[in-house]
Amino acid sequence: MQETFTISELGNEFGITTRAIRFYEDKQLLTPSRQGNRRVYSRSDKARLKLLLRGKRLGWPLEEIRDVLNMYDQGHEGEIQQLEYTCRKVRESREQLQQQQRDIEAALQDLSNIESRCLARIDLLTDEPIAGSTKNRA
Amino acid sequence: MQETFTISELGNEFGITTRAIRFYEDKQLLTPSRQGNRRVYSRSDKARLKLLLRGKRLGWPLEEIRDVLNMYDQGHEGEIQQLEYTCRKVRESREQLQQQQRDIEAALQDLSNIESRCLARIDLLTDEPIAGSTKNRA
DNA sequence: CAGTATATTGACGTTTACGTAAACGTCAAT
DNA sequence: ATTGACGTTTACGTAAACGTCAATATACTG
Repeated sequence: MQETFTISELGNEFGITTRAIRFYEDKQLLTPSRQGNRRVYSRSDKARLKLLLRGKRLGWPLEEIRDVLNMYDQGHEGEIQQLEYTCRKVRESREQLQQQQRDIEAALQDLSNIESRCLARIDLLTDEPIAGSTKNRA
Repeated sequence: MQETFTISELGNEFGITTRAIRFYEDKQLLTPSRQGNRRVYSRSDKARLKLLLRGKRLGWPLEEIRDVLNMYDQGHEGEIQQLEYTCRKVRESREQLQQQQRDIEAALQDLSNIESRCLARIDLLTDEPIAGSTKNRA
């Protein structure tokens, strides 16, 4: 397994552009090291990016994702104030996530209903397909 | 229960601005009727708005939400092509939602880990709070 | 050593999802 | 008659999240 990665390796692996990755760095979500002026990404950088993209799929703004990533980093050290702040953030995120879970449940339920009505209707229509062929079965 | 609603009633009820509601109309997600030039929202308009906001909480772009809303509308009528298109869209949406479910599960798991480490650390720190009081218990 | 591939920064453009301000209509209350 | 609350359209502004393009640097490759 690789120790370090280039920006385009990460881009390809995750299906995003290098421009996006640099943008995330600009916004303080990633801080790769350098060799000369080339960016070098460690496995932990890669893990961070993976978490970042998960946050994106959940529809979070980058600023919030950054906060969450910081929780991962300092989740076990620092002053009590920091720890309690992190705990608050954890609870906030959890409530958001649970709301999303409820929304997803409802949405999936709705989709099921739509789909079955759709399928039923298709079934009905494809069962008498030939034009003007009403009542010609049996 | 009310039959119709004004734009500000809906805005207040859902905690969004009237500007946003007009914007959604501009983008074809809502089509309230009019009395003169005032907008009048039916209960079905209100339901649509509710669904719209659910989509927003799930991080969907408005265009996608519009497609989903259309699925609700025509989920049971129309040409076979339309029906099959709707079915495809249903499956797409479902896969997205299920991906989000997995992401949420993972995120909640991570949050739990962070929180417990945080709490443990706080516990440790608050257990010997007085400065310079190491080893003065019992 | 020229060419190709990959990287960098910087400037500017684009899309989405509204906010904000201007200028006006309408209706009820004072 | 005016004030105030609410509504309307039109137009412009803006923040977020990148994409695009140009100019430049570095590295390998034949």
